[in-house]
Amino acid sequence: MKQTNEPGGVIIGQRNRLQYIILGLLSQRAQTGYDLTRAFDHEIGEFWQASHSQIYPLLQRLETGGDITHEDLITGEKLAKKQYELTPQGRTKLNAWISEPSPELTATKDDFILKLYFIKSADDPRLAPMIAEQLQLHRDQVEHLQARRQTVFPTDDAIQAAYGHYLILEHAIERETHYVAWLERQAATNH
Amino acid sequence: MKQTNEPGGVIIGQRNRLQYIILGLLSQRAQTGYDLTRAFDHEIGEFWQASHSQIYPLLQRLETGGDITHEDLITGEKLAKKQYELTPQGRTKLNAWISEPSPELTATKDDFILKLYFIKSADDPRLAPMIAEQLQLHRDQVEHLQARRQTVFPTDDAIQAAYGHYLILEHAIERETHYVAWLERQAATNH
DNA sequence: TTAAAACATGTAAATATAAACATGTTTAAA
DNA sequence: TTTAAACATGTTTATATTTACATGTTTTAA
Repeated sequence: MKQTNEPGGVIIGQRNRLQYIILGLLSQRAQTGYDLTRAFDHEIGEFWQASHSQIYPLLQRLETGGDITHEDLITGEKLAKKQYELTPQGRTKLNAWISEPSPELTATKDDFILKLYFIKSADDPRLAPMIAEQLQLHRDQVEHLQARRQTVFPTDDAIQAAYGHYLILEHAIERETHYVAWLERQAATNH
Repeated sequence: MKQTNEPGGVIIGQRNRLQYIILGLLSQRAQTGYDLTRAFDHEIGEFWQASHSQIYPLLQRLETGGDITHEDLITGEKLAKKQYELTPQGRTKLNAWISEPSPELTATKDDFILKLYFIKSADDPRLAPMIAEQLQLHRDQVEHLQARRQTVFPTDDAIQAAYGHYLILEHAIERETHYVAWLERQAATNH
């Protein structure tokens, strides 16, 4: 497995992290493929995205591999659902993954950053509008994340019940706030 | 093209950004596939990664599409090189991409963050070692980035000649520095 | 002088991800 | 009551990315 491990080395390739996200989501409660798909629009969508066309086949693979099992449920007259849950093996696999080191930095793949790389001069007329656009984008993101903190973690109990989630939300708010501050400084520099 | 554009929506899919990186690198000077491959180990490797098996076919596609052309060079007796350069069409395409809005936030896909999501309790014994590991990783990264700033941008002239690159290096240093500060605070909280 | 490292360019296979195709049921609101 | 939105589960196709396979030359250091 080729990896860049020198400082500054960054890894991009995925070694099927989605399977662990699914195991992790199922560890919280039994869910259908549809439920999992929606989770990527809410919660986890802040950090990862996947569509149902990736999720349904993966659920089949995980079940074949013995990490999850399903129970057939019927809603109304005949709407079939498959509710998946972790097997002990799946739970062990999830915990092994969490406990395993995460020694790789992630490449950011930010379009704006990439474009900026090819802006050679501080006088480039494209620079100011690019910064202004990102400023809007990241200010909106800060607001969005703060609103989420309010709704998802209104009480101290809510924080204690999903502490890791709380931490990454806090982290994301700080990261975005600093991003905005940096953009503001650049906007000021480029008058 | 499906995109999540609500605030907090994040995009993961790539619409062949690598082609623009190649165009951008070639806009600086004519280069071979090998040169471009190495560029991902140095410069641009901080932000994107690609291996030669992705680069060589893409160079062929870009040439077929009329964005680049190549000249055959011989080193020594018979070592054949293809030195690629932008066509006016390729340059136009690059500039169009840079000028185009970048309205999407990028998902971070950080393993540590992902694992943190599944840590439910502040008392989870895995939390402290996870934070300690990341602290090491990001402290090293800060050092690495600062060293790069020293070597790549020793003078004000160097900064003026590659201003965008300088900006993103500054940005990366700030981001990593704040990341370290955040991790330190979490480490302190979890005594 | 010889061997290793760096230079140089490809292809093939496997997997990951995204977008589109495909079908049907249930619920809630108009 | 009818229709749109949400629920529910798949497959297919295209593209992106990684890893491995494959081959040969030139330079540098031992």
